[in-house]
Amino acid sequence: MSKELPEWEKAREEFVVQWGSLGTQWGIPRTMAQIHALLMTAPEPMCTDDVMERLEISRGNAHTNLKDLVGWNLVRIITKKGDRKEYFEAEKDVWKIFITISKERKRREIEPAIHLLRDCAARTKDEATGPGKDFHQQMQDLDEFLSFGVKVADTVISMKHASALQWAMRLLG
Amino acid sequence: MSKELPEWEKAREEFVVQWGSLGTQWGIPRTMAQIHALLMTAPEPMCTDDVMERLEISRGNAHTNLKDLVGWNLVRIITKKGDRKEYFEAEKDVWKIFITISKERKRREIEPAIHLLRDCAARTKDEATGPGKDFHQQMQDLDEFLSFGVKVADTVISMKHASALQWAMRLLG
DNA sequence: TCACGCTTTCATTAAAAACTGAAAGTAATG
DNA sequence: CATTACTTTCAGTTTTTAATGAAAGCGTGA
Repeated sequence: MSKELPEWEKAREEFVVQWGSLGTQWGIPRTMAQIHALLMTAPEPMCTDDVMERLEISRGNAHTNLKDLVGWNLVRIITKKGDRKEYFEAEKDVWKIFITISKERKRREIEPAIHLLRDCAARTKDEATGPGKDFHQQMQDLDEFLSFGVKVADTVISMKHASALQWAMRLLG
Repeated sequence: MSKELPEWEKAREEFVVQWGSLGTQWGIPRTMAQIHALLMTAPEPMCTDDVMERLEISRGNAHTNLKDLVGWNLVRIITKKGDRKEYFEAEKDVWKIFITISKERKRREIEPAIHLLRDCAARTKDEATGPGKDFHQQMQDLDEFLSFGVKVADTVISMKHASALQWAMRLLG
């Protein structure tokens, strides 16, 4: 067996494993979620071999998922002088993580949907009656809702944490 | 080949197929997303055989996904008197769909995460210095953020569409 | 009670996604 | 320019997830 870990490292272990399972429920590859959890709780940037060893995964897997996380802007590459290795460091600020994920999801998931809805609405804009008109209306309703959501998201995304908080408190209060 | 469809039905076909692919990106089974798209644009409630035929899928598949959608409260079962079949009807009101999905995601995805974070924070509450303390702090930050998000979501969920709109307009204005 | 019409389950198969490991690529260094 | 220290790719494999279709279940009414 491996050597005894300090108490916080045991909790971290648990966090990494469980965050991985939560990830899959959420449509995120297990390994990617685990690496993210690992890096979010890393005192220092980690290199590919650190991650491989810690999670007991292959080089290819570690590499691909690290780069995907970089692609999501959730992780950045750090280089140390006199060292050819790349080190990886996760964004730890919760508000920044939120902003980043919101932006990416908007781009990857919402915008293509809006595209589709507009296309379907355009193709049926001359439908004047009955089911054809209802279909057109449904496409438009969905489009309007998502587009409005994007506007709200853009506003929130451009806010500093403090002002967003203040604004949200007003909503709750 | 099948008979000629009216123009709006062709657009609907496109919508169903594409919504299915979008669904997979989102972590939702293709068939489930397709059925949802089909029902959201159905002039009348549909029975299992209607869905099977339209999407060319097996009975088991149609059945399971219809029931899953019912489980998500996105679809309800309609019975007609003098007819033993179950018919399925999707919620079409965009705001209601949004509320429903928010509630379910909160329950299935956010709350388990909060649980995990609290557990990990509790296990390290005595860490006074260094990495252990940082870990504890990170767990708490994540917890606080998600918990706050839940509070905001609960507030929005309890709003009527009109008041939510009004409130959002104030944010944007 | 049995036959019918529909719903549900589930063992099997198919498809998709994730992971491995080894080989190829790249660039800094002596 | 050759070695070294890494990074990147990818064909093949494993694992996971989704779909099939046939059989079992269930309730109604003849």
